[in-house]
Formats: sequence, C-alpha cells, structure tokens
Amino acid sequence: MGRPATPKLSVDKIAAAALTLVDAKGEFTLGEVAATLSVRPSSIYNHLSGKAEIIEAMRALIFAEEPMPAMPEDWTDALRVLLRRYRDVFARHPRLIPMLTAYTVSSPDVVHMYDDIATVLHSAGIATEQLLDVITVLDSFVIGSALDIAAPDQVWDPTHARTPILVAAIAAAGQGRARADRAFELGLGLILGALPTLAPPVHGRG
Amino acid sequence: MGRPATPKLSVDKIAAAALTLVDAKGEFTLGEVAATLSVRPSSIYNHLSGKAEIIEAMRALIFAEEPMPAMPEDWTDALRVLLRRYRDVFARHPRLIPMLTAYTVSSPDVVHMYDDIATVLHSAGIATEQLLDVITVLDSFVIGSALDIAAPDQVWDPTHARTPILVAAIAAAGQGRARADRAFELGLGLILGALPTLAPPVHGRG
DNA sequence: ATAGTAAAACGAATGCAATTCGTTAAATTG
DNA sequence: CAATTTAACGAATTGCATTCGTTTTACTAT
Repeated sequence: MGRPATPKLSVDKIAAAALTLVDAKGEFTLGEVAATLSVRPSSIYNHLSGKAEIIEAMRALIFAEEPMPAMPEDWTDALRVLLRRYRDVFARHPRLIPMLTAYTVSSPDVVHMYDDIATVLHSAGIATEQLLDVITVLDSFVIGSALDIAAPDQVWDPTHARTPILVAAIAAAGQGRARADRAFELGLGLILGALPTLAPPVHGRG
Repeated sequence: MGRPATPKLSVDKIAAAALTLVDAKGEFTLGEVAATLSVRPSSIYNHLSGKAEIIEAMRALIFAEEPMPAMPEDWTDALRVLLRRYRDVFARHPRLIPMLTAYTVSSPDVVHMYDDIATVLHSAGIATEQLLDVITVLDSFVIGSALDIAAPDQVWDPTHARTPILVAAIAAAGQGRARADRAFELGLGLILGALPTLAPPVHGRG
C-alpha cells in the first residue's frame, strides 16, 4: 500500500484508458477506467477532479494524436487542410463526439486551431470585424459534420419520410462513413468557394 | 390512491415540466420532474420508458412550439426561412441543445423538416444523387450553429489565444446571442449563395 | 349491470456510479 | 534526517434512475 515507486496513474493514462472504453462501448465509468489501470476509482481523484475533467483530457488527447499537416500556399487550400484535420480529430473517435459537445468547454487545442485559422483569414484580407464570425461559421460546420459522423444510420431512416423525393435521395446516398465524408467535402467546397467574396479583390484583378 | 379520475401525467406534461427545468438550470432529474407535477418518480414510467425518452419528448415539443412560416417563391429564400426556423427551434432552449446532440435519435419532426428541404432542393434542380449530401451540409451547419449558441462565452476567451490577430478579432466581435446570430446569418448567406452552382442553369441564361 | 382487463397512481427496494474522506506509506524536498 | 507532499487504498455516502408489486379506479365487452 501507500505511494508506489512509480505512479500507476497520470492524466494521459487515464484519458487513454477512458478513450479506449468510449471507442469500444460509447461510454465509460470511473470504475471501468480504474479497473483498466488496475487501480481503485478513488485514486483517479488524485490526478483529476472528476468525470468532466476526464472528458476534457480526452479532448486534449485526440488533438495531440492528430499530426499537423503542411500548409499549402493558397489560403483557401490552407483552410481546407486545417478544417479537414479538425474534423479528422473527431472522426477517429465518433462515439466521443456527443460527450465533447455535451460539455462545451474550450480546450487550448481548439483555441490554437482558431489561431491558425485566424492567421490564414487575416492574410487573405478578411476584415477584423468579420474574422470571428467567419471562424464561427467554419467551426459550426465542422462540429455539425462531426456529429453527423456519430449518428449515420438511424437518422437517415426513410420510414418517417413523407415525400418520395426524400426517400429517393436517401436511397441514392450511401450509408455510414462514406456518405458523411462526401457531404463534408461538399460543404467544405461550398463554404470555401464562397469565402473570397468576403475578401477584398487581389491587386491586378477586378 | 389508485388510478385518478383525470390522469395527472401525460407525455406532453412531462416534457414541458422537464423543459422548464432545463431552461432554468440546464439539467433535470426524474425526481424534480415528478415534484413539479406533484407525482412520484415511478409514475413517470407509466408514460415513458425513461430519461432518454423524456429528452426525445422535449425534442418533439420544441418543434411543435415553433410556428411554420410562409414559404417565399424563390427557392434560396425558402431555404433561408426553413433553416432559420430550424435553428430558432433550438435557439429558444439553448441549454437543451447539448442534451439533444448527446442522444442522436431522429424524431419525426426532424425528418419532416428534411422533407421540406428536399422538396425545395428538388424543385431547384438539385440532382437526386446529391440531394441528401446537400441536406446534410445544411443540417450540419444548423446543428453546429445551435451548439454555438449554447456555449457563447467561455469558448471565446482570448486567454489562450497566441496571435494578436485572434485577440483583436475576439475583441471586435460582440458577445453572447448577438454574435451567434450574426455568425449564423453570415454562414447561411455563404452556403445559400453557393448552392446555385450545384443546380443546372435556369433556361434563358448561360 | 357486471365481470374482467387495462391504466395510472403509489411506495419500497435495488443497484449503480460519482464523489468524499481518512489512512497509509513512500517519495521528494529542504 | 525531518517535514512535507504525493499517490495509492478502502470504506462510506449520496443521489439517481429504474424495477416491481400493490392498489384503486376507469374503461370495455358481454
């Protein structure tokens, strides 16, 4: 008993154990996390203040896991890369997404992503007064698209559809992840394609 | 005791009581709902199978509460009206939004909204193969924007920002609901403005 | 009417899960 | 080497959703 030579727990270990459970079952309890790490539930409280902080630790973990890609020159391409990575972070752990949106806390990782997006938008000439609104639009679309991954099948159940148009559309669209990916890329293209209308024209062109 | 002359409970009464609690406190327990209705918690189970179904009943309730506006002729204007109403449904109960995204169940009301959107998109000439993808894009943006309403203040805390660009942008943007509304309208305009590129050109124009 | 069934309340009991607290022993620090 | 901090344990607590049996009453069909 007593303090062990090397700590059995750490914030990262706790988050990783919880994440494994969430990926497998869609939920987790402190008891399960503790059992995974061969520890008693109360020991967790020596490292974190409760379940909510475990979820925040998972948020930080999945962002740290995802590598940052190289930035293209063109600013819309750069945004495309940033936003794809943003969504990929969630997409690797679909069952975690609803938990992250339940507690709406901002982790530093998310703010850092906003930093990058802000830099790109500013260099493209987007006005400061509009910058945060544009970031919000992009963020909202990414978060919503992430939730779409988490709930692919029941939502698109044609049972309750009233119009044959929607039934046909559901039949034509695929299922699961491929469908969600396709929709995300479509929306990404639409939004990024429209963004230049907010930026002042580049010199030398009308 | 025993069965009362007129039932003290109904699905709607339960949902309304829970919604009042959520609006006020951001959460609810069966005990609180029961107390509100002068009933014991176990009585609720004669009408609903548990807490998850109460949340689904709340989803149905807030959709029923929101009136359906008149549809403009122009199809992008019609979409604008539909999507604004969709978001307004959530916006009236910000603290409920995270609960609705935690359980990703499709209520008939949501599917009916998809029906309306599908009809508009189809009449605009959007191909059947792309119809559901477009609906998903719109849906994702609305859901994400709704979540943005639910978490207005902490997320936009400039403390963790690294670039002065983002700090300035946060300062320039307002706070709270007005900021969220403005961002939503911006995104709505961007997406709806880009949608005609997916539709075949109208006869008589290039 | 009346018998039978279903509905809708209650109250007690269960069980799970998060959290708190006191204890212990070892590691770290001065 | 003493004092403090760390990090484990285990027991206790609390709150909550959910289940089940009971009771009384309303509905339904003969």
